[in-house]
Amino acid sequence: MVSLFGCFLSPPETYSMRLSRYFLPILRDNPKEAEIVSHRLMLRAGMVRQEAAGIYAWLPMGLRVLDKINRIIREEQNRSGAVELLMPTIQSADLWRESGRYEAYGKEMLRITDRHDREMLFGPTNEEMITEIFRASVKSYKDLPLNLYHIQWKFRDEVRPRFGVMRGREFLMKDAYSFDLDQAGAVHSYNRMFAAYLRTFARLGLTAIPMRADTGPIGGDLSHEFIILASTGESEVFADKAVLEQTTPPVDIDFDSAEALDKVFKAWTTPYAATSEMHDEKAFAAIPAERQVSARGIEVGHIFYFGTKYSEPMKATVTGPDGRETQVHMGSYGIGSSRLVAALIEASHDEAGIVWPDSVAPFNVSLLNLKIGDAATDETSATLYKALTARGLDVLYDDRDERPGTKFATADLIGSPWQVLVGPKSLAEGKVEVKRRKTGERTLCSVEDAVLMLTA
RNA sequence: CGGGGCUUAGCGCAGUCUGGUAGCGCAUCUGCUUUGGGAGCAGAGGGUCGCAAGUUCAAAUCUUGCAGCCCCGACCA
Repeated sequence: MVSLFGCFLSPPETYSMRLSRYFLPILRDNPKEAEIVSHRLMLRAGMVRQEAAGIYAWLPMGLRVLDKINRIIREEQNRSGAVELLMPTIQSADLWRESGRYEAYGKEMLRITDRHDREMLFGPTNEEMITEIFRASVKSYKDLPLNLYHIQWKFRDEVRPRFGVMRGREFLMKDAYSFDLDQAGAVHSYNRMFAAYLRTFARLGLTAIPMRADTGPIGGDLSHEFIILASTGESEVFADKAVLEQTTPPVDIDFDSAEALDKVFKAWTTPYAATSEMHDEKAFAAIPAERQVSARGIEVGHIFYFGTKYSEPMKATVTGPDGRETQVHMGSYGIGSSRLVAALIEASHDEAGIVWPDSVAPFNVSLLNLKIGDAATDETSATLYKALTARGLDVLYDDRDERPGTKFATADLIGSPWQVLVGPKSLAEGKVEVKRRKTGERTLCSVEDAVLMLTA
């Protein structure tokens, strides 16, 4: 019975590591190709390695962050009622001919031929494929609304990839697709994602501003970009400070209540907010000067309602309550999860390195044994490593035979939210030191208090 | 897609103009001394100089071609 229970109730998952056994190729100097701070820090902290222009290998430290971001995205997508699946990266050209986008998409699409000379492509997005999956199985209005999403690698053959994973050619994206019987239903679905996105970015420790956006080549009627503020951002943004003061939808918001979601949508979209393409000088000038925010931002999410743009040419219909075939109304919703890794660093770093928010830090705690081989520091470090790990924290134990200065520099660079310093000096008084990365604040305390402090 | 630049050891660079046995710092390895903010000394290993062709007794260096990468501008999760 014990082993049977073990199958269902595994202990809290933690991924603590000893640094001496980990793969963390840190660079001391800045690689010359890296211009912006997130790119520099990602390379220096051993998170990624470039393999070709705009194409990166994710090393263990980078992958951890990517996974933690995806976990939060999943939780919020699921909470809102979306259902996860996984579509392939390679698609058939025929599918794209149905929507007319095979010719329209241009050189951004990576086109491939297989051994039988069949035309294939590496998917830059999945509207066609999800529409094909939908129409094959969903026949009745009773199965609506439906929102399907996946987190999958995309490829867009950008003319000029740059800024590391911020603007890569290969990138990881969460894309969701909603299906509704009519426009009213589709707007409800749109607002579900709108609220889910606000919650997602807030949990990532980011302030994201939804901005009315141009619907662009995807086409359609209603679209918002979610932009986080960062001085290195590619987009110029103008906003009423009021939008920064809105509250995030609570965890128990009723996603089935169109009214509740509409309230959220109105609250967040009533204050002025626009990127330069949609900017209205007059409307912005009408805002009291002290409330005008003019800044730069990074686009981390984009949502669209586009009606029957794909369901019409691709014949995605359901039988409605009146017995008639009706084209479904669709929307698509993207979050660039690999871009978010860089965006988070842009939004949170200092001279010494990255400052991760608690929710996505690759490790919660960097545990520094300042004198390897010293019986007291070795034993205390081992005790802390076990105790913190047992309480569900991801601990990176720096057990390398290095000098203290090296360990401090490493810990600051990789940006764990907490550092625990175990050295002979403080240990002589029975104390260890707990340092908060973000503030630099240090507390000298007992081992027991350190554990309490970190698990509070 | 226009304009500019780069390619020499894991990272950062010198050497190229004026051809003559490939060097520096950091990193790595060994030993000793060190140990609370990227240590010191001594020693060691590591490079088909982006690729190809040419000129030459001799090419990292000169010539030609190709490739990869980066930056600045117009487009995008």
